[in-house]
Amino acid sequence: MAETLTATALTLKDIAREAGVSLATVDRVLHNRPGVRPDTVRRVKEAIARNSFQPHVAAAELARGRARRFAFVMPSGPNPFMQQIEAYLGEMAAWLSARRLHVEMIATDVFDAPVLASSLEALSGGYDGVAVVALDHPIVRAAINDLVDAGTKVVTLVSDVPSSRRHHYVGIDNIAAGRTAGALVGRLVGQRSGKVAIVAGSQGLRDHAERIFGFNQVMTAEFPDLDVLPVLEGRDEDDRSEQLLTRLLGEHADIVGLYNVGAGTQGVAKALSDAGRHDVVFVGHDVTALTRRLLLQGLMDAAISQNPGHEARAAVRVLLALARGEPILSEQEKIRIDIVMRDNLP
Amino acid sequence: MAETLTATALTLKDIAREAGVSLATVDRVLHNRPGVRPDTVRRVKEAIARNSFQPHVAAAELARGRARRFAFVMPSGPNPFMQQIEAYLGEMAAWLSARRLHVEMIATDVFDAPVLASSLEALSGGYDGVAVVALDHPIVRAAINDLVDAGTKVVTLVSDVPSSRRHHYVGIDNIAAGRTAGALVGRLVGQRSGKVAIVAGSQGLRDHAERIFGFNQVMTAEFPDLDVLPVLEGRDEDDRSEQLLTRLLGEHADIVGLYNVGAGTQGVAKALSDAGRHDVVFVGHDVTALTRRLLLQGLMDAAISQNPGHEARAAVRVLLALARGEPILSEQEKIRIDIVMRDNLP
DNA sequence: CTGTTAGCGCTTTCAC
DNA sequence: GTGAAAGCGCTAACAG
Repeated sequence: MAETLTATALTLKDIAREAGVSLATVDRVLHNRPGVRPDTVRRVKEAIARNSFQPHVAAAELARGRARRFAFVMPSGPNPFMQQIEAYLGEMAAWLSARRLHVEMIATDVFDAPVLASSLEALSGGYDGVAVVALDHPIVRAAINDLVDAGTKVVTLVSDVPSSRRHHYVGIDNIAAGRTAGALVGRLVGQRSGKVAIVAGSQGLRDHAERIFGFNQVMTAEFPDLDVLPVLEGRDEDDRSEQLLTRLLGEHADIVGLYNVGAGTQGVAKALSDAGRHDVVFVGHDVTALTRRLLLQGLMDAAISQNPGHEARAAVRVLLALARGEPILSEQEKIRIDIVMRDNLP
Repeated sequence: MAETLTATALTLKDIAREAGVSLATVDRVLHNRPGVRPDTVRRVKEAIARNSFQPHVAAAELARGRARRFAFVMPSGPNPFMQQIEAYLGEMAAWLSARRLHVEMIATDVFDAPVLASSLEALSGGYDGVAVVALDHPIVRAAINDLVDAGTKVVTLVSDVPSSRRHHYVGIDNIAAGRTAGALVGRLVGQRSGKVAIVAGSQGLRDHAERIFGFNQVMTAEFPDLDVLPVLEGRDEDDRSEQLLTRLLGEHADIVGLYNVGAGTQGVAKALSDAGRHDVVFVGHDVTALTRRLLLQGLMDAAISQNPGHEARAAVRVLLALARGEPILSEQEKIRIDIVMRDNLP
């Protein structure tokens, strides 16, 4: 039993002949270019549909000649997660080069809306596509929309700006991520009852706020025996997170669970360790050199992860598909919420 | 700050000029074709390296003209996991077609070594690449090696034959998957002590045997309070799994955990449910319509999953890269062990 | 509004 | 051993 999943290969020329027009006209219709009589458009479209014709991407790519340029706008400053994304883009160098794709990294202060917005404005016209780790702010939204209007394909990366007209979001559903963290803390705490601490960067960041929301949802609904303490805002800094958590641990002897929403993991781990509270169920985000070590040590119990390699590659593939006018394999580009424990460390 | 990750685009002609040879010779060297003087080879290779030249895949693809044919050899009979793989291949139809790639599904009895081997032999010469869900058996190994010797690219899918000369394995590390299941059962059981049951298809299947091995490793080392019962062999059949498990549950009132290694999930769930043992921590494999429902109901606690969509696409991409002689993005093609709980259901 | 034509950068004969 | 030349199936510029 054998079943073929693809159609036989026709060419533009075949379609042209069948529709009784020239190559160029088929090309125009294929790309919704103006200057074709509606009736002709219809005839050509019918011929295309009738044969379920797919233009050969390789030929199209070759003929257009021009290389494509993409920009990745990423936070400046040391952030292991972002560094991983950059590293994975670097690993793709040969792949990109074989496709005549140029990717540039542009570092900016993504937490400062006006700065980010002007960085985006500066890109206008120069790129076929832009991936941006974006703060959700009106001025940023406007900058994104301007890019889109100028014909640039835009994807938001890791952090979304849903109110903008960006073409795609590459990242996880942060509410679901928070829910997952909540379920893990609750389940791993087991029969014990007590208090649960949350350390976040800032509740002003959309992704952090969403995670906390999801976490609380699950805690309230499913683990009524656990008492969630007010959120500590560590600004993703190690020292500050450590100090705040150390104080909290001192005040509450019955803390049994901890959710670290953002970065500052080093500080959180230190506070826990110095207080000798190895029994606390500790769930955080992202697999980095540090969290990997903490998981192996057993100090950290689980990391919720959004595979940075997948995000980097998905962003490139989506920008490429958008630029080519190809459909996006949405299932492929969807970023999953990975639960990483010691034994399934990637 | 902007940094370019790709080299500037040269062409074969540039290299030819620089090496003082013709286009054709550069092409020969590039593909290790015979009939070039060693010294010329060296000169050309140097020119290529010096410019870190990458041939344009689109041009190569176009020039070769011939479409590529891949075969997927999959188990016959109803297996939801395999059906999902097929479905995802179907979703890629447009993508495949735009690249002039032909994928055929070939159903066979992959559990019968001679049958599988002869199915593979029959493919020889007709395909550029073959993906096969393979039983690890000497006769199958020989068939795979024959294909490889005939110039066909071969990847094993889901279940590996490491002793063969297959070019790549697309699937998870099953020992690690078993370890992950063990850690989950152990951690979710919590403070309780008691017995743990294992239901497998057959210990003769390599993947099942490896998962059980990993599971026991973790149980022994980390959860000494849990007592693992002998493996029930349900042959991946619902009825048989149900009967065996029902009897076991009757015999042991103190079963607190259950690991379902393969299929037969329907039967396992029914046994558990009919016995009213909703408290048993139940961990199984793969996200299907059924396991999804069981997770949402709370009867099942976690599913270890190997994203079938990712496996299908990875197999195609790897075969394509092998056929083109491109390097494989190993990080991208690596299949992760996903832990799926209710809140991070994909 | 529509058609003709010259490439894009490779691969592949076929000569030499 | 090596080179010259004819395409592969599209795109884009130009001509009508």
